[in-house]
Amino acid sequence: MTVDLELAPKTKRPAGEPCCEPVVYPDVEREQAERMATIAKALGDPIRLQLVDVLRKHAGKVCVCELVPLFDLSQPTVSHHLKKLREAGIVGSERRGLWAYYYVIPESLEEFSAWLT
Amino acid sequence: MTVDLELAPKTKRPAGEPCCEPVVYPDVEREQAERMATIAKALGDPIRLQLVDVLRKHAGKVCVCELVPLFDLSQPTVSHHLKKLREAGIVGSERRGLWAYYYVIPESLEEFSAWLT
DNA sequence: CCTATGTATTGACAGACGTGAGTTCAATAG
DNA sequence: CTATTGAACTCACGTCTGTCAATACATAGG
Repeated sequence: MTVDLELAPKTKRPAGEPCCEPVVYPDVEREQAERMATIAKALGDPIRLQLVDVLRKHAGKVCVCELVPLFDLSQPTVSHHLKKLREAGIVGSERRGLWAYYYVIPESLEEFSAWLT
Repeated sequence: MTVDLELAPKTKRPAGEPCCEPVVYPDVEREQAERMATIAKALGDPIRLQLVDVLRKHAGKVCVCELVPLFDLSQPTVSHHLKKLREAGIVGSERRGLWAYYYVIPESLEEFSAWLT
């Protein structure tokens, strides 16, 4: 048995009182947090949030050519935002002839929505 | 009455059929979309989402010194994330002596949560 | 006063983001 | 085949983001 090291800091808590209740944190959260943050990040742009809003209001599928004029943006930029939403799993797309139709995948928002409530 | 201009594009819709129902979009959405996108953007990082999660689970206020060890990040980085959450209006802070305590402002999430549901 | 401790800020950096101009790709009409 | 049209991709740009090291700030104890 050795003596206690004298070099150890004398007082980490000035008055000996803890600053607050200890917070323990189950590691299980990590993966879920990353999934939900992906959703939140995709919704973290006003244009994309409005795109999702329009798509949700029209339960059916909406053509890109109808989406572009709603925003004061170039068609490539709107396409870019739609791609982001697709990569986040929030929307899906379908091609019919020349036109591409987008729609919201409702289940993609469920987990995040439930956590937020 | 004049004759129709010959220079006008002959067919905008190849088969004369519209690509989809017209989508009209009330301008009222803009401001709300920006507010909600601000919230979503702040939640669009796994660390910040976990911070909010921890703060919400502990209904009371939590000291920064308890938050830092939960994440494999430097103290300044955690402080930076907390600042982002504060700027988005999601959390508030209070100083007691040396320590700073953070807490979630529940109302801040209401509008976004309601829209998402 | 001086020292120690908890928190916030600054500076720097690589990487990601939002945007438009220009281009390419895919599919239809002729 | 060619021409046209809707959508996606590429490149470039300035801006913003997440991170840490170092520093500054604020409060408490001696």
